[in-house]
Amino acid sequence: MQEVRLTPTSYIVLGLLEFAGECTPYGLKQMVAVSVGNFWTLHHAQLYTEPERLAKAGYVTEKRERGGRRRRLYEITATGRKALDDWRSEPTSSLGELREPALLKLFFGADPAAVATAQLPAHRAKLAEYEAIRDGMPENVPRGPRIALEAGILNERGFIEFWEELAG
Amino acid sequence: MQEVRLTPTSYIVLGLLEFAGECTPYGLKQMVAVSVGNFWTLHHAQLYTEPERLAKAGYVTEKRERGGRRRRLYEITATGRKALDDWRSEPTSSLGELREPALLKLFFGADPAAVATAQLPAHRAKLAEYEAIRDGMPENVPRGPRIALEAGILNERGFIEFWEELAG
DNA sequence: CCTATCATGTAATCCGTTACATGATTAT
DNA sequence: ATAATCATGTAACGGATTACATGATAGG
Repeated sequence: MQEVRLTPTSYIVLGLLEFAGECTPYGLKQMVAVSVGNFWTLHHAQLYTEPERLAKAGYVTEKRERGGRRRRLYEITATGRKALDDWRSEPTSSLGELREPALLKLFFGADPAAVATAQLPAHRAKLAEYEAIRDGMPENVPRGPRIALEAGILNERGFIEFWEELAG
Repeated sequence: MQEVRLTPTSYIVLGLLEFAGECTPYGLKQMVAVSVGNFWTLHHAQLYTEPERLAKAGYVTEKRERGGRRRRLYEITATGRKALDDWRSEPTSSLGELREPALLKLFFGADPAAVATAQLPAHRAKLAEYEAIRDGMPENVPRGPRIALEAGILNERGFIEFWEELAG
């Protein structure tokens, strides 16, 4: 049983496994794509390596299918649930970073109107995507994802306003 | 002369060297701290390794002081300027990601009011910091940093509104 | 039947982070 | 003097990204 550091990636995997029960890396990939991936993307390779890492430290168990593709199946353990709970119930005061590539260019002298013109359609598309997800969301989706989606929507609106100002 | 991939970190170093002329890694660190570091942080070690990487590919030159600490001095080359210009004049439509640790917790079921309560002071402090920078900004600061700062301020205001809603 | 795309996985690379270290300056 | 902090740098590690690869399924 090795020690591993738990990163945001770890908690995403744990959170999804808690929600889904037993799951393959590919299944995780599918889930990420339609959920948390909207504001925190992962590469599919991480969904193969991360569960393996977590298994080494006892946060998840690994089984393999008999016959066929012998796909790996992961499931969260009590230890994993505990870690997830601890993380979840420790409210963080740490802030993310803006880290917008477009802002970086602006910062170093790019033409604001040109950047704005390129950014606007992208942000509008993203906003439309979020709104579509929200409007098609089944009743049983829990509050967390709903709120996160709402944050995404507000964020996109903010950026759209900001770039509109600069587009001239 | 090796090939290296140019990352955002690379452009930050190039951009700062363009602005500052000859500079040591420590000097870069100082500049980052009061400028771009407000929305895109770097670890100080990167400011030692990144210029070295860039030197290998001819984007910057490296000299060493005679005597004393023999500190390294970097300077952007014509190749470096070209790369920076190309990057700057290619308006990107790619979007950053929210990647807020607090949102991630919310997504996976943390208590919204508790998270909001922890996030609010942090965002308010950050906003105050930004506003102080803006109000103390000398006249000669170029437009790019000004706009980026403005984006940061709007962003913080957005988050404050969002978390206030949830704090109850 | 052939081809394109989806499903599934491994391996190598590389950048970013963390840890370690030491000389210089300032404060007590 | 001594401690503390600033200035300056190197090295190791590990997670994220990229590249590579192959079997299954569906469409034409």
